Amino acid sequence: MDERGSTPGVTLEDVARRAGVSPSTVSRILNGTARVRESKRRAVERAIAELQYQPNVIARGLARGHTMSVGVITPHIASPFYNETLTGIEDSLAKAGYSPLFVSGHGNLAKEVERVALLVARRVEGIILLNSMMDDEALLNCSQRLPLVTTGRHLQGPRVTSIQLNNEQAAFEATWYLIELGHTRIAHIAGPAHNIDAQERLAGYRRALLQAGLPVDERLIAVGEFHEASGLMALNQLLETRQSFTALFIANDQMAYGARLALYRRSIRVPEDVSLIGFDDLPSSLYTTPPLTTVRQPAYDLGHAVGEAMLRMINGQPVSQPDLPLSLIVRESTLRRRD
Amino acid sequence: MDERGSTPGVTLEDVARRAGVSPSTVSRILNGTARVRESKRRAVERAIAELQYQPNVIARGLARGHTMSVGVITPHIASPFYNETLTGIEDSLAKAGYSPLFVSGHGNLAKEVERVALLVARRVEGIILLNSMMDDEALLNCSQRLPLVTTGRHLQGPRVTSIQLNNEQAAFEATWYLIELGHTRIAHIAGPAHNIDAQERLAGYRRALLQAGLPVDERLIAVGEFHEASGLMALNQLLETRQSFTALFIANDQMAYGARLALYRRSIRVPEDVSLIGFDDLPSSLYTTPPLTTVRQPAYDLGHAVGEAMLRMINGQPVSQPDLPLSLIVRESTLRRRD
DNA sequence: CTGAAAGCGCTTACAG
DNA sequence: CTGAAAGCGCTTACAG
Repeated sequence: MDERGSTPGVTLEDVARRAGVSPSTVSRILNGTARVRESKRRAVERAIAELQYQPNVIARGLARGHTMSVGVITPHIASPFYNETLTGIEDSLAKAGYSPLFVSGHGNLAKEVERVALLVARRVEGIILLNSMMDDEALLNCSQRLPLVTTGRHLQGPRVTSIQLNNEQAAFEATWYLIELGHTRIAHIAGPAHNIDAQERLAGYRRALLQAGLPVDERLIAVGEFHEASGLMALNQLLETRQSFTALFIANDQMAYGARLALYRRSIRVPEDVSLIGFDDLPSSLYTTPPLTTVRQPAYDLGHAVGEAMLRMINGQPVSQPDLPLSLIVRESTLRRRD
Repeated sequence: MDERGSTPGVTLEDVARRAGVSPSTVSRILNGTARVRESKRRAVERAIAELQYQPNVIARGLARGHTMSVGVITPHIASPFYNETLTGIEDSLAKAGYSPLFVSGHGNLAKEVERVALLVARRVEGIILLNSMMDDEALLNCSQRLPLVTTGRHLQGPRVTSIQLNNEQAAFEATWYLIELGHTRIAHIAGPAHNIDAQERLAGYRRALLQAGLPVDERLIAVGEFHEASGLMALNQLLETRQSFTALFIANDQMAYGARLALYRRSIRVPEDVSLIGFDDLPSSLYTTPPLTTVRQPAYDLGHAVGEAMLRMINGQPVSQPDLPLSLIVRESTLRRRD
């Protein structure tokens, strides 16, 4: 194996000279865009090997008019959830020779707008926005010059498509599972009100209660910000209302961690005293004490679908919604109600 | 605010024509590379605004001979630890107008070598390798054509520098803290033997015991793979040796999570029965039950230093080792020994 | 099948 | 101060 990689500095012209052909011919061989006499092909291939030539993707992009790159804006490059998705995007794009340009929006509108500009300056061929902070109108505007794929919202247009999972149904099933376990007082820690995923999960929670003929008690619903600290605070808040509950459906795992710690602080046992269900199935949820029952998001597959959608848009092909099932992973934070 | 960003398709020539000057002049104004008559400057600036012109970074890169991008290879783009570091890299690079190209090495040599080639094809001006799988020789080879900055190893050369934290000292301090708490039987779960960080942490653990006059019992040292599952297995293994211990220093937080679960399964209480110290201070370590005492790595600052080092190398300036202190964060998984 | 030439969108000596 | 020209490393009609 040769880890030395290729030699920058060697150009297509060097190859042409060495092989005794014109640059055009080398280019054609490289791209398989026309048949070339076998002897020349061999000479060129040898020259390429000897010189360790590797085409300059940048120059090729300029000449061809496309950069073979797509921008990906993440809310927080540091978030544990999105990374799986990023890997999925990277893999699907790679198959078509495209590279993702990952930049972080830092969960901040101004920053995000600035990043879009940066990506445009780099002439990406499309932009993927994971749970963008921009409103629909701004996104629609963006899509006029660049194909867009987004997650976490419902937006369809000629040059924009949203890949969305069925959060509502998954939340319904999670809540329903608690109901089946005999729980009737089920609290919910929701995500931020403006967040679509949060809204859908809340809706699924409500539908399950309704369908089971249970009352929806608004005092049992607290709102967090999708991070641990807010889960902890939301739980404390719930406890302060003095409304009893024996189970909790929490809109994401990070908040569930916070809630779990709040319970630990008050010596409320999980799952004996209260059952817990999260959402996301982060890698560490398998190792919380007790391991967390949660809804698994197909994060990698989502990324893959997003990448595929982008590729199709770039090529002007129609894109359809993929079917990406969410599934309840039952572990040890839930228990049949007993009293 | 205008979220529409700029208009691709508008070229510098369009601006020149509209402003009634030559492209050269527009370029000079854009780059501040020469003084231009005030009236022309104003005309050009107006044209730029009206056309919403944004320079094509790619074309500029081709012309200037540099791409303003540096490649960053991460072991696992999905790892919770590296993301902070990536943000630091991104920020420091951004200040100089550089963009990082993040790619995942997938913790796999062949993949990593492939990624290096991809980055070279994109003509990055340097490559940052976070805990690379390549051996020193391969890295040295790489550095012959591209400046390299690495972490997690000791490597210095004309075009390669390693930014390394003092893991040994931090591990020493963590272990020493346990000793101060009165623990004498302290077990260790080490990282993979080939990993330099792991070696250093093990060395620090050993030095603390030695310095305290405590015996180093090899049966109290288990080896994991830096992920949760291996921490769980390592702890089980430790238990099977039937060597008693009242405290554990674990080479990273993820393994500490696994170990903590193993203890939970056997109803061994933390910290009453055994104290636990991890390494990394992942965001979720503040929310484990109990919150984990651990060594904080300045992950963001490390990334920042790495980015700075790369910039200096690109500019041919000398780079010096930054002073990045690790610190023990005492939380609730450690307790004075009592028996 | 294959070469010479023009062009992608910039920058930068080179001459005024 | 400023324009015309050449060049960065490729690709791709255009003519053989």
